[in-house]
Order: sequence, then C-alpha cells, then structure tokens
Amino acid sequence: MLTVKQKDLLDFINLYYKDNDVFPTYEEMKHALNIKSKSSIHKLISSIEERGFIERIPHKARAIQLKDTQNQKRLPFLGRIAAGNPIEAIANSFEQISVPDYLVKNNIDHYTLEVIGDSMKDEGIFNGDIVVIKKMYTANTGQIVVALIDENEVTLKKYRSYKNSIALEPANKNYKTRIFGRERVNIQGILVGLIRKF
Amino acid sequence: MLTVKQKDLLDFINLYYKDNDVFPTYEEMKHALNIKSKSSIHKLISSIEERGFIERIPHKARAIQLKDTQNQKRLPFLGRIAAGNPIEAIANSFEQISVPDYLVKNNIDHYTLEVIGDSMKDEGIFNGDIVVIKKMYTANTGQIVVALIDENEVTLKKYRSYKNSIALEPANKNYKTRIFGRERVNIQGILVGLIRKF
DNA sequence: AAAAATAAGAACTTATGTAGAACATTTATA
DNA sequence: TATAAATGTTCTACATAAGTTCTTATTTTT
Repeated sequence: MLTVKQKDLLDFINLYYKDNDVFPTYEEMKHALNIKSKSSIHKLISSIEERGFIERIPHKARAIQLKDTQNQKRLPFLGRIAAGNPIEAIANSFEQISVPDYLVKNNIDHYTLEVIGDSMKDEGIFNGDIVVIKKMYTANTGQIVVALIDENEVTLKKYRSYKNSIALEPANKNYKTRIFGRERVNIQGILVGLIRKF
Repeated sequence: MLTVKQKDLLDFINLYYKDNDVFPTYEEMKHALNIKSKSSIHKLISSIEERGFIERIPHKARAIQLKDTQNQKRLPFLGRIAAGNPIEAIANSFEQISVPDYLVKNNIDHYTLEVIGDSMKDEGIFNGDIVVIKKMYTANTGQIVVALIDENEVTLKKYRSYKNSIALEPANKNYKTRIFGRERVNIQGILVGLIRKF
C-alpha cells in the first residue's frame, strides 16, 4: 500500500542495499530519483516508515532497516492437476492462495495446483498436496514438471529429455513411464515448492 | 458474498496490484470499470471493505490492503529434528519462518522444524522438509508426532499407543519400530503441515 | 412496490510531492 | 579536543493528486 514514488524509493533502497550492503544517504536517494531536495526524500522516507516497510534510527546516517512485512506471495490457484483438463482452461480464475515467499523466485510468474493421485508418491508428492509451479516452457532432465500432452492432458511428472523424444516418469512403480515425440509435449512449468496440510 | 460490481472492482485491484506492486487510485479504478465518478468507486470500495475483503487507511493514497482469507503466520523455527538434541535445547531461538495460516489452527502454539533423515519417507516426509508442529502433549494413535525419548532424543514418528507402552513407527522399511514404556516418551507436538522447497 | 446497489457531479478536505534554506546531530579528521 | 564535513531534520510555501461527503438520480434485486 505504497504510492508510486514511495515504492520507487523503496525499490532503490532495496537495490542499493543489495549492491552495497549499506543503505543509501538522502543525497544518494535524491540523485537516484531525480529529486532536488533532501527534504522531499525525508518526507518520502517518513511515509514509507509510517506504512511499516522500513524503520529508522533518527539522526543516524544510513540508519534504515528493511522491515520484511512481505514474506508471503499471493499466487493464482489454477485448480487440480489430474488427467483431463488442460490448465489453460481454468487459468483465468482469480482464486489466489498465499505461499511463503521463500518458495518463490521473485519476478517470475508462479502458480499453484492441487495434486490429484499418487503417481509421484515416491518423490514425496501426495494426493491433496499443493504444489508451487514456476511458469517455464523448457525444463532439464530430472526436474519435475507440469506437462501438457497433446494439448489436452495435464500431468505432473519427472522430465527426461532424449534426442527425439521426451519421457515423463512417474515416481510410483504402479505407473509406467510414457514416452512422447517432442511435439506432443508442452512444458507448463517446473515444480519449485510443496505444501501439505495434515 | 460480493455483488458483481464489487467483485469486478476487487478483481481489478488484484490484477493491478500483481502488475504494478502498487494499488490503484480511485481515478484509475474509475477508468478501468468505466465509471464516471470517484464517489461511485468510493462507495464500492467501502462495501468491499465492509465485507472484509480489503482494508484501507482512510485518506491515504493507494492505501489498500488485500485482507484475504489466506494469510501467513510467523512461527518459531526450532531447528532440526534428528536423533540427539532435545528440542528444548534450541527452543530459545528467535528465528522465525512464515507459513500459510491454513496450515495453522488459530490460538494454539505452533512451531517449525527441519526434518533430517529419511525415516518417514513413505509418508512423504523427506530430508530437508520443513514441518509445522502443533504443540501438544498427548496424541492419538496414527498421528505423526514429535516425541522426546528419555528426555534426551527427539524424533518425528508415527504414534501408536498401547496399554503400557508407546510405539514410535518409522515410515521406511529400513528402520524399525521402537517400543517404549509410557514414562520414557514425551509428546512435544503433532504434525499439521509440511513445506518443501525444490 | 420497496429496498439495495450503482451512478453522477460538485464541493470539499486531506495527502503527497516538491523546493530551498536554516538548523541539529553525528562522524571524520586535523 | 576542536573543527569541519557529512548527514539527517525542520520549517515555510506551493501545486497537484487523491480521497471524502453531499445531494440527487437511475438501475438492479428482492
């Protein structure tokens, strides 16, 4: 709930801190945001602090502290992953779910699904689990991916790439690996996180 | 329980926030919904807030907060659960971790642990997983518990209660069930959630 | 038909962003 | 330690942006 300017400044502070391991002075912020007066920065900083995104020690130089109120990410919940429905069919839902942000790489689109079935149980992925998926259209062998087969079936499996084909491996001896021509398989994302409620 | 317009506006706010990391002004909402007056937006916003879907800071610009059903809880992270250390030894850690609050029953103390080892792998609990534990001192047969054995070893196992003894069952054929006299086992909590990062 | 919800516009209040100068405090250093 | 330099704070002032309140219709829902 920051304004645009406030967010710009906060972004700059974040970036600066990442690069320099110290926080910027007002003078530096002034230049970064193309503002001519320190007092303007002071005001901005004050409002950012008021909203709880940072804390300051008054009068101390570079004495800012990032208050990480933001350790959650809201991701779209696209429904259940089981044979049958392509994800796209339900992708315009606005249902959202919160996941801890350490499961999510910033700036890359993610979504969540509920796992149906036990075909990946040997990887510790059980029926009913919520999986966090990073939207990607390519994968490396060994990664667990959401794959769309023949534009029509969606499944969560371990990916294995061969010269002219793609293998989708379950993690359960009761199911068998399926091998497809490259053109039949579209990667929809790779597994980055899992949440289970007991 | 929103009306159509209210939901349209809420959807727009969600979308806008996702794109911009900042909330829209009334003016922007006006344009998005094809409404000609800010006051109309104000009314809609007020009713959305009344119904608990958002919160505002009155009079502040862009000061909306998505007040959703799902949020995060910060729980203490008490370290690793493996043979050896009783949890109490590390229980005064201040480290905290965010977990989605749908994993947590309100008003009851919870904590988190990192799982070490694969003794529970057939239950889909793997080395490195974060488990969310509800602090409890009793358990029912079949529940997965954090148990303190002989005031000295802590372990995550399936609980089974007999007349004069307690069995702690692993979920891995390479480990065997251990049976203890009741007085040797103290339940420290029961498993309610799991988070895995891939 | 009655009750809510939605819409409009105007007038109003408050917040935000900007600037420059003077001032206060902390930190560096002669 | 005394002083200078760097940094943060306060003040006044102004323009604009944003949110609020009011009254009055109109539309939709019950």
